[in-house]
Amino acid sequence: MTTSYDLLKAEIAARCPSLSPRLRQVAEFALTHPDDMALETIAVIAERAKVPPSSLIRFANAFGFDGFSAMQRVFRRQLVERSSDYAARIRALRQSDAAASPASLLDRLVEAGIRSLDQLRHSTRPEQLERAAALLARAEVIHVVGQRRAFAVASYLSYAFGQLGPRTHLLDGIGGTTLQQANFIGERDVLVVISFAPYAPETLAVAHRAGERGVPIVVLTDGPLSPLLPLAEVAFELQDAELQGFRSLSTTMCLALALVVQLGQKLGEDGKGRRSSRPARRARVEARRAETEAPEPADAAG
Amino acid sequence: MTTSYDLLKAEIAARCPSLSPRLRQVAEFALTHPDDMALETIAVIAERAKVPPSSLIRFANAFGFDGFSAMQRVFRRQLVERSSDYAARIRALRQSDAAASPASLLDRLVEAGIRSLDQLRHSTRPEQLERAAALLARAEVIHVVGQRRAFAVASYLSYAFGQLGPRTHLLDGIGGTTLQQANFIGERDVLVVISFAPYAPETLAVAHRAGERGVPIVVLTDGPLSPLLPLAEVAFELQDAELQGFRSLSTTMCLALALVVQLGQKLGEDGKGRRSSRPARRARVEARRAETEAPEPADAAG
DNA sequence: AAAAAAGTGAAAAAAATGTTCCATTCAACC
DNA sequence: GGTTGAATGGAACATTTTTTTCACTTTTTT
Repeated sequence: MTTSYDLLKAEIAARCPSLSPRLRQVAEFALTHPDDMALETIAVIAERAKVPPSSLIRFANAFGFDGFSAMQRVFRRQLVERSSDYAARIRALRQSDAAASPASLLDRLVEAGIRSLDQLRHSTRPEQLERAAALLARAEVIHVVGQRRAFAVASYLSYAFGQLGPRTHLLDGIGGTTLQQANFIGERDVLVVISFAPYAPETLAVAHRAGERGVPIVVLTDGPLSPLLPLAEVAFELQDAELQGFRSLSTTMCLALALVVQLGQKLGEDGKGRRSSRPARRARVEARRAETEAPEPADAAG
Repeated sequence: MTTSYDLLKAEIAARCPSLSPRLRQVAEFALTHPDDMALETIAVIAERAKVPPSSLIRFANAFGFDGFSAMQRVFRRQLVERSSDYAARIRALRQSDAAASPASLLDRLVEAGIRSLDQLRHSTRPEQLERAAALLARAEVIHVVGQRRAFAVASYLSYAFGQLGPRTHLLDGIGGTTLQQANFIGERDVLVVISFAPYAPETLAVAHRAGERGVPIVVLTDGPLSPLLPLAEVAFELQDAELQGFRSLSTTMCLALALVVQLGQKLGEDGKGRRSSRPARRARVEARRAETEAPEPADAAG
């Protein structure tokens, strides 16, 4: 019988390809959500992994356990050991000269990233997200523009919006046709602009053209000096971690996800009443919400 | 009502002297065996603490919980969270704002992001970054491929690498020509692959083709099941924060920046002695370093 | 193409766990 | 010393959770 967590994990990974579809689904969930496996009940895990409860028992049996609980013990033990490891390490770290350890590059970046995230949280008000999501939810088409560094954010946003259902258009500037692409922006659309100093001229031009036509603009930019602020219906000011001239985007990505999730919720709410033009995708969003909203009360009670 | 573990712990300690003998016994056990309290059943805890099961329920009620299970949730949550160095920070984050407001969407995302970043730090070793940077520094051309969600990361990396100087090629798949683009990968080049489940087939195909030709591959992917791991010269396993089915990329972006900065340092070192083929860009990079290294301590102090 | 095997999901059955209740004990107070 | 009130332990009860079963579907084999 498999005893330690690491062995089990390795065996799951190894046998995963040869498992039946449902069991593989369980295997993937187990490897990616070990905390859930350790703490939740079969019913909850089954719901989160989107499998019937019986599959979890079958999974445990397939790996030589008497029942699910027996396997869960391995996960639980790991949880305890892991956290005592951390506790021990922190104690050791405190005792040794803290200054001596030459914080690695990644340490510094993580540290900076955390600080940026915290700042994001303080400088962004829920109403802003709410308003932006409301705008986006009403849009006929969502256009997204961003260049250079901001292009990464733009492409993520357009991908994620597309997943949610709304028609989405990424002004990617292929062939230098950004401004021509901007002509497709209708008056009932919304434009999302991402731009940081030094602001790409083409991005600014797109924003101006849209602004003149009265198209609502949601802006992700970097500080009170941004030329985009006056054009914005809703603006988010971001301060990304910087190291040696490069900015990380990790905060911006976090906000981007917040926008996406908020829009998803908005669409879910509004979609309940009337028929969506893309029922399949809407349904998927609502399924997701149902799935994540259920465990929340338990969470809040605790 | 007491919500967080630290508050609960403090209250137990404070009220301990005024409790009845049996309840005090429970209190002492709870403070000294939080792991048992988190994981065991009432029956087991009762036996270990040498009290009858009902005393445990009375204890929970005495501290304002609906039942023992409600209190146990606090212990369980702590078990998961304490394994993070940033546990304290996250807790502070929770308490700072009126606990009354039901943690906003952004709060939750920021918290999840912080936890992911912390995990990134623990699961990534400096040598990995070092090796990846060494590979990239030697590359004649750096090719970057990633699709869907990962495309955002790929475009950021190719942009940032390009800024540093090396010739960089983003396999963007315009016109569905990804595989043809892959043919340009030379044997002295390096391929950076970013892909998460469900792994885009084209990305995998590119990686395989490059692997067959012996091109070194740097992989950013998501866990032990990734089909990219066997192909990788260096692999980074990432666990991005997830909310309602969307992943944030903010951790991935942080690692991406780490790669970029590490490569920048590497190029700076190597470039000092011999004449670079692109003096202009090298100079720019070094200028940036000089410029940003001064204000950094201020940054670290805040 | 039919039969067998394996996989799957819902729901019933079994087990365990948590909770309540009440008789008993202990200690303080009249 | 008896009475009152809180505290206690254990057993009955209710609930949750796990496991098993079985009808059904899909896949593989003959």
